[in-house]
Amino acid sequence: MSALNLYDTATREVGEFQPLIPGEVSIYVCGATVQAAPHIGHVRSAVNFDILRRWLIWSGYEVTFIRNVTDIDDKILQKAVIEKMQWWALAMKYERIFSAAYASLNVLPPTYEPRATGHVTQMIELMETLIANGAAYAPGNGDVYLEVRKLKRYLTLSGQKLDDLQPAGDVDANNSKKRDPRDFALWKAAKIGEPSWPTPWGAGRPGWHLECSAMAHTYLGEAFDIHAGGLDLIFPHHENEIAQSEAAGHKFANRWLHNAWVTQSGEKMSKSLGNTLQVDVILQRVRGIELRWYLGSAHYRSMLEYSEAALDESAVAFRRIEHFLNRATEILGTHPAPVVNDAFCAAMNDDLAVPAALAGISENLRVGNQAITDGDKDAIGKNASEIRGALSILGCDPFDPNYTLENSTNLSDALNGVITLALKERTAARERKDFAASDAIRDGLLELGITIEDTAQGPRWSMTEKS
RNA sequence: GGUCGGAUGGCCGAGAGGCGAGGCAAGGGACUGCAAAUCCCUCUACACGGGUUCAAAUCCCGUUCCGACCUCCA
Repeated sequence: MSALNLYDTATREVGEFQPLIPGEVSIYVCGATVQAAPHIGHVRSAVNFDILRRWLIWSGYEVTFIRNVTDIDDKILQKAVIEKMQWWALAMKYERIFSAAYASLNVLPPTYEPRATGHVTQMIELMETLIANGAAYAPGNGDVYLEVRKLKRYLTLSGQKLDDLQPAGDVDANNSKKRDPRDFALWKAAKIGEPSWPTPWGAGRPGWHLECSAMAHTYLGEAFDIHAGGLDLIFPHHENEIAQSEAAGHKFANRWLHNAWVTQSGEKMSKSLGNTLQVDVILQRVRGIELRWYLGSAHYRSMLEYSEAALDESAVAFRRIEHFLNRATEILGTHPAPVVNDAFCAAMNDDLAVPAALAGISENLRVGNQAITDGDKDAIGKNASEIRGALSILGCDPFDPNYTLENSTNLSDALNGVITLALKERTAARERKDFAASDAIRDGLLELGITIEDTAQGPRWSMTEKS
């Protein structure tokens, strides 16, 4: 088997993945700031790194997967005012919606999902270390800043130069206690009415970046294998995480992975552009497994241009695969056992080249369908197994119990259709006064526990307990 | 201004010096009571202008257009 090669944002090259500890992989993914419901861009990130995780697990690694929840920040406080809720109630509300979205897309739950507010102690410890090192300073106003000009290296991930950065817009140069306008806040002094935690430098709340360094350190140690997140996190978030952690003497992440956007008309989804597509809205159009198939089908570093047509086409393609697996199961009398073939393996090991892997699935599908025509059970089993193996790595195995509930929803849709069909026949029979036939339909349905009522708007059916 | 990415056939979407990934759509055919499903065949592309090379979608230089980040972001 070939070795896994992954892109590293830090080097901008694809290189062989070597875990720090043989057989084990530690991953930290920057999760959501829970201030609004997720759009499909958010869950694309989760799906992409879930595929990475499943691939590593299949490859035999013991994977520790940490994905944080940022449950305190400026926007959460703002939204709490707008929604007239406690900030912590608002954060919990949206955290649950995120969790539900992840679950509907069959994203494996993280090994641990730390919240920022639960790690203030670790953040204070980190700040104490940084101040003792001379890397950070507390100017006395309750803020704590990292002094970026003192860093041995900074902005290595994004490849920028400190002096080339545009000055921060939010800094009031006259009132700022920053030694340099580009210094960033590790900790923010509490304003009146805002939540705060006591620290040696005054009451306040975490700056955005500090939490991830503290939590990554807490759960993964001073050095870990992979740090992942969206492209927009490269700067400032990940740069600042590196700055803090390295200034504290940690090695931090060995490799950086960043996923690209879901775009509309070439532009990144964002609430300010009004072009966001919330997950629950999309899930009224396609099933979770189909949305996952769509989001996972593009390479994780490529922009995915959203359109309803593309989503629909993708869903149709997935149903075709699913249909083959169902027919194969009928013929074989059992679910095909998942098998990962060499082509899929080679594609995934090449920086998770899912699109290349899909070409292999297409081939399996074509050959598998031909095998059904030919009645060649061995070939049916082989191709069905290889397809199922690929789908299970992609998190789109239709026989995965995590999709069972959803499948039963589809069953009820199908049931509804069948009954509607029967009711049309019954109506037709009644119109030609063939009551023997119409009553036979009604009695037959009743025997199955389905009660028919004739109303002014037409027949209505409901399920009753079978006696 | 700085940094980074992109432009591939009607559409989606890979590839990164040499055998035209793959899918969808379209057209033709096989099968079929009709339809569906399935299979087979066909068509076709690398934004533009130079250059390097035996060979360029791929490397180099330049140009155009699109997008991302520059302290809120997946």
